[in-house]
Amino acid sequence: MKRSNTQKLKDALEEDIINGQLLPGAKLDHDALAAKYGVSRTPIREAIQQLVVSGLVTVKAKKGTFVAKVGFDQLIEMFEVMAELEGMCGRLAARRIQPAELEALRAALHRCEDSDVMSDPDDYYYENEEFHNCIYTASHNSFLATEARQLKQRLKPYRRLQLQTRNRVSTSVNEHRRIFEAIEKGQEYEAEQQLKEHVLIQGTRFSDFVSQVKTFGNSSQETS
Amino acid sequence: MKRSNTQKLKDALEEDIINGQLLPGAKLDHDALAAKYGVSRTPIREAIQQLVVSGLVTVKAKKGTFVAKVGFDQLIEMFEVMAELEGMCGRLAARRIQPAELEALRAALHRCEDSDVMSDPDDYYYENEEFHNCIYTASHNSFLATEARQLKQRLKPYRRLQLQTRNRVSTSVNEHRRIFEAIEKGQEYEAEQQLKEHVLIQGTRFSDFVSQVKTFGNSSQETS
DNA sequence: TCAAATAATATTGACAACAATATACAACAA
DNA sequence: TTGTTGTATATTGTTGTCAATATTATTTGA
Repeated sequence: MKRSNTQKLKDALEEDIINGQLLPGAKLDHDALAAKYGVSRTPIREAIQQLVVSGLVTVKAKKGTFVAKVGFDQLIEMFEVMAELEGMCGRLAARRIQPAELEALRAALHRCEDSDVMSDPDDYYYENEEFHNCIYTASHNSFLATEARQLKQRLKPYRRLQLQTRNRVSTSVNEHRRIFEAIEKGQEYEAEQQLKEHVLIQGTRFSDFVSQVKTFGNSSQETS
Repeated sequence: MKRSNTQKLKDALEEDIINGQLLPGAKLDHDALAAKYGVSRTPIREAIQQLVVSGLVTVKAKKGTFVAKVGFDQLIEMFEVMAELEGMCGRLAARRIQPAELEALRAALHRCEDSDVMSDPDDYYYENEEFHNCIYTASHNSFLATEARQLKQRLKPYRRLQLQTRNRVSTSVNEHRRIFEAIEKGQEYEAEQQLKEHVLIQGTRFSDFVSQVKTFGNSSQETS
């Protein structure tokens, strides 16, 4: 399958935004990008338009297009919704999970625990994602899974700001353990609540951090 | 504020899809649309690309672009998520609603009741939307409200298939009354559950209907 | 010095034309 | 009939160019 320049551009920019290569507020200059990637303005333009629809990029009319910088309040709102979606995944997973899926989830949990022992936050970050992905799958609602993943991506540029202390990781693993047990036992309500809290704690810790960094909401960053 | 052709096209197509002028599966021919709206292919192309991102349109490579025809299973999944989002709105509204908002909700409820008396389904449809919009606002989570509205739009092309019996309308109003009371009394859990059910009942009735119409999933419709 | 008017510039939108690719169709052969 | 090959066609992607509009910079006049 051959993908168009527009699609490749879109993916590349999305990556850069999610991974923090392009910080919120950074300007996306059409001509500069066209030069960088060796294409004309059209595919750039189209890629950016699509990113606008999905919410990762915003345009200020006649001022330029910028990596979306979501305000503090909206960030809280987004975490609130994220928690709800994750909770729903947990509830459905507790009801619908299949034996093989349960084993996959157990394995993912163990990998989280291992990376905890080694105190490698980056590794944990990946395993953590896998754990949650297992729950998405087990919810047997692929539309929900897609929506959840999409929202998580939109939040990622800001989760980099979270402080990943050793303590937080071990706490997180404990939460995972409780979530797993609830799903294993088919306790829908418990699984939902645990997952909601799990996400909201992240959100709270995050917002505590952000509210300390006063410069955040106002700083205007340019392209590196 | 001046809107571009691309934006106008996008809105126009969106409207046509949501209101059933363009049925799921209908082909969107670039050249035909360009001729119809008297513009070149570029704005058409860009408008369509954006609709693809938001899920209303799909492209089959080298076969053409079509109004998205979501399968029966995915439709169920979407209703499941819709119910969750509406339930969340209700829960938050019960906690956060302001006096003025409560009065607006009460007024919307009364308008639903009135349109029930007159047995005018079309009118009820509109007032029903207003009622739910009031709840969205009262949730004080504008991100959630946007997501809910967006998903509702994606479902709209299929809700046309629902049978709007007089009976259903009066039942619906009763549900609205219970929802309103729960929100008024600040009963978060009750409001959430009532709203979830309210949506799921629609979804169930709908799926009952769809599963009878065998031809639905397979029929390939062309542009009118 | 300040403010209004004007010029220069950047952003954005749109078009026509060209190019590449995959599909559908038809002619042909087995 | 069935299958294969080649040709025509439709779809899709990309480019260079032009045009419209708003912002920024500069000049001008008081």
